[in-house]
Amino acid sequence: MTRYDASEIEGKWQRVWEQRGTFRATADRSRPKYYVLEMFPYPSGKIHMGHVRNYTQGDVVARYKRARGFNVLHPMGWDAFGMPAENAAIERGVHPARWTYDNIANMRRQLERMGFSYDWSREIATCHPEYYRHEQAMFLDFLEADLVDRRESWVNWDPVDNTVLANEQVIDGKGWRSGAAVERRKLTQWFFRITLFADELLDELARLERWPERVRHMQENWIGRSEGALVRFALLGRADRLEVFTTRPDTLFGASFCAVAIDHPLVAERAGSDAVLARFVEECRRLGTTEEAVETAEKLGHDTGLRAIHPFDGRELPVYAANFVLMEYGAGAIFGCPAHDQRDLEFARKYGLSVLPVVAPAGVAAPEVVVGAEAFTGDGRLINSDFLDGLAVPEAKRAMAQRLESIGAGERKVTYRLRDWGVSRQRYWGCPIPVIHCSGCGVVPVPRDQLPVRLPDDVTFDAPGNPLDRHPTWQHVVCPRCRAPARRETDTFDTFVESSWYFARFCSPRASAPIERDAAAYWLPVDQYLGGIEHAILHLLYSRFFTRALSRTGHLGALAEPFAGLFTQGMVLHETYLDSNGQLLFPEQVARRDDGRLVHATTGAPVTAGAVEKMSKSKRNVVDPEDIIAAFGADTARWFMLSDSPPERDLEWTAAGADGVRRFLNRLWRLVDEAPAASGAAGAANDGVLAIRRATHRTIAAFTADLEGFHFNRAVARLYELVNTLTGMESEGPAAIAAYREGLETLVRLIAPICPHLAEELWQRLGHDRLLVETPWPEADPALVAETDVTIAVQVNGKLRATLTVPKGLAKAAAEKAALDDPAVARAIGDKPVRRVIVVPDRIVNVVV
RNA sequence: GCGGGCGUGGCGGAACUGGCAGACGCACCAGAUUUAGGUUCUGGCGCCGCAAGGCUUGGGAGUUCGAGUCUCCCCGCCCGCACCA
Repeated sequence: MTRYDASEIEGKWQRVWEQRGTFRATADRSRPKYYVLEMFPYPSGKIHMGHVRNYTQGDVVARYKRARGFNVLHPMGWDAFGMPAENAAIERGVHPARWTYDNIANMRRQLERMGFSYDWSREIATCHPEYYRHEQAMFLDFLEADLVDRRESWVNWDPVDNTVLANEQVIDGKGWRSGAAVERRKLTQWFFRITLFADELLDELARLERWPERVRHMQENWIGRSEGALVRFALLGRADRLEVFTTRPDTLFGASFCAVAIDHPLVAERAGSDAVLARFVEECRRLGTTEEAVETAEKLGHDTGLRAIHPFDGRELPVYAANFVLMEYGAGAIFGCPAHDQRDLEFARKYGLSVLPVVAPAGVAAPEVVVGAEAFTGDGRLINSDFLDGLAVPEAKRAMAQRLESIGAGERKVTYRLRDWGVSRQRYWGCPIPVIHCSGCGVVPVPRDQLPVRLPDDVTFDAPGNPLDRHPTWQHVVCPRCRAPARRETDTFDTFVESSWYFARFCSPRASAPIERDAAAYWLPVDQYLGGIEHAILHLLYSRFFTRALSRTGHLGALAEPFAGLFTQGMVLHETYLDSNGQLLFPEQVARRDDGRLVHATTGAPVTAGAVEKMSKSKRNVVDPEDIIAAFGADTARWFMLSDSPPERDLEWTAAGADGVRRFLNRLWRLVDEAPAASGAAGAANDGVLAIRRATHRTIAAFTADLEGFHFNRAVARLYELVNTLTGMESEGPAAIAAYREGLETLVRLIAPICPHLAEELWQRLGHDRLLVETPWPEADPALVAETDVTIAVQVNGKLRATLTVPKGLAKAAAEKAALDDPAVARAIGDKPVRRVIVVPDRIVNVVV
């Protein structure tokens, strides 16, 4: 008898795979490719259970597809630029590069111990000059292709990290990383012109069939396309005109005022001579745009004194500066139609402006239309609107847009919520933006033969702000064009730039070109991408933009989308623990007594279990994957991650569950260890043999279908079922032994993607010389999968009264007779006449009395 | 407010196109063998009931021979977006 020792066999097989280069991928046009990718980690120092779950799912897919004969690319790397490295430098005096590379080394070791089938020869770290030099080259190409813009604009400033943030990185008015309330500043910044692709990014979402609908909706909302019209109002006594955007040009005759954002140029102009207006603007700025402020704030306005002339009826409309109008959206100005917009209505009531209904709901005659507390935003017919009267809303929109265009007072216009992607960051640990500022020549790209622009190593972190700004020499260069003294750009890229193209670099990670077109053409798109929902907008949208920009600049061939399939996994949760003082405890500080009570592991004081929450340091409910591997082995951790909870849902890690998995893996070990030797005597195929073989082949079919459909928890359940079926069957005679061994071998082959080390070991112990990882996936025999008998339900008036086992395909009449002959059915029918019998072959008979 | 998702035993969850609700696992209970190593094996386990039987998928109505699944209303929870004109 032998024992299952995870640590021994896991190391053993990892070394074998490594020596054989089993997971090295090479492009091979004669074989179908499969590119499976998990979102690469930030090298924070240690992997966490969320990584373990994500990467286990990806590894199951990779190993399964490899067994199915695909040429699989499954790479791993490091999203290595970012603030934590600088914080480590500030707090501990360790250089960001040193900190990062040490973390990478440790995390790589941890991932290796999990037995993930990565092609480590393709490993990349985005902080390496051999990676970011290509990013700089791409940027220069984007610059030439007019995909980049440099302009002054209002930006989100994170006062803790001392840097600008993209709109996507501001969550509820706070920095996504620091949590600090974001301020508004006006700065000159580099932008990637993602809005050029707004329509395409939106339209192509519909074709991403293997993406979660949730993610597609989130991107759709983020891009926020709205169709409407620009209206230009003449301003009384002025030559310039006021441009407003509206999605309801049909309601123009109901306009009773115009309103502009407090940041609007007209306000700035008027505030110069109007102290009250200036004070009003100041107050609005102070209120800010945080969630609570927005929710509770009244609609406030201040008359600028300007008068807009209605383009059709010539009325003079007051122009207000208003706190609910956003400079960032549309034209930064609106016309207010109080009868048909709730905000405008509140505003009009407050300032005593007229309210004229111009849309009548269906069935209401024009004179009866009254506006109460609610604006009417539904469909209807136009009234009080001159040439629009009688038209339905959609027609009126079209008619008004046409009329505006014909008189030159406006035009159809589509606007987006999506903004251009501001990529300048005032930080050290990022990719330098490869341009030079010359007082004579302006912005000059760094010549390509001078790439990469390397980060200087000798920087200090003893003062706030960007260390590159303080560096004594780095930024002082000569202008490549006029040779005059010039200044290097000291901003670095948003770290989301690196992760926007790493999937393409993996196709040719050591190539001298940023992306080798042939390699990319073979491997891309990523067939299956796996990661967290938190990247639903940021990373996934940026990558979709980059793919288009790279196609346009010739780095990639025609490639519509980077990720053909996307899977977003749930989080890993754990119970929280509180001692009697209400202090949080770590799981390892808590012990469970025999009676089930929780106590402090050292003091024995009572402990209560709190909510089950996402693992986080602040909740102290974390378990370290390294401890889990040491205590249980990688295979147990991998199995646990896939069992019970569907992969897209949250999963609670429990010690009891891990124990349960270990017990099961031990049981598998024993089954193989104690399996009777194959006798060679092939005996008659009796019922027992057939039952084993059917169970085996049905498991192959069902398990395979479950893996294909990402139903890992169901797949795992099938394996338990097969084990339950096989248990004890080895004693059924020589013929059964052969079938039993077939069942065991199948089991071992099926578990291989989940717990590959144990599977490889058991496969060898079953007498195979060929590595399991090089053995094709088992095929189910259709003859054994097909059912011969089926169990059908018999209902009387919809209530189950009996089940019958009948030959598959039994004719309706025969099934009906069998059902009516059943004593339990007869009892339920009693002496009532049978009115009707519904027979669904192979499923059910329902007797209606 | 808008958009999306979800609600099934003590728990995680199964249930393909409407057709045996509760697969499988955890926890628990009973028994057996006993284990140096996190034992192993057998059986039970939605609720009520001694039983026959009845009830049961958040609540209510509807469609249907038949509803966890479809439709409508309500309740609760989660996620995303939000003065977006």
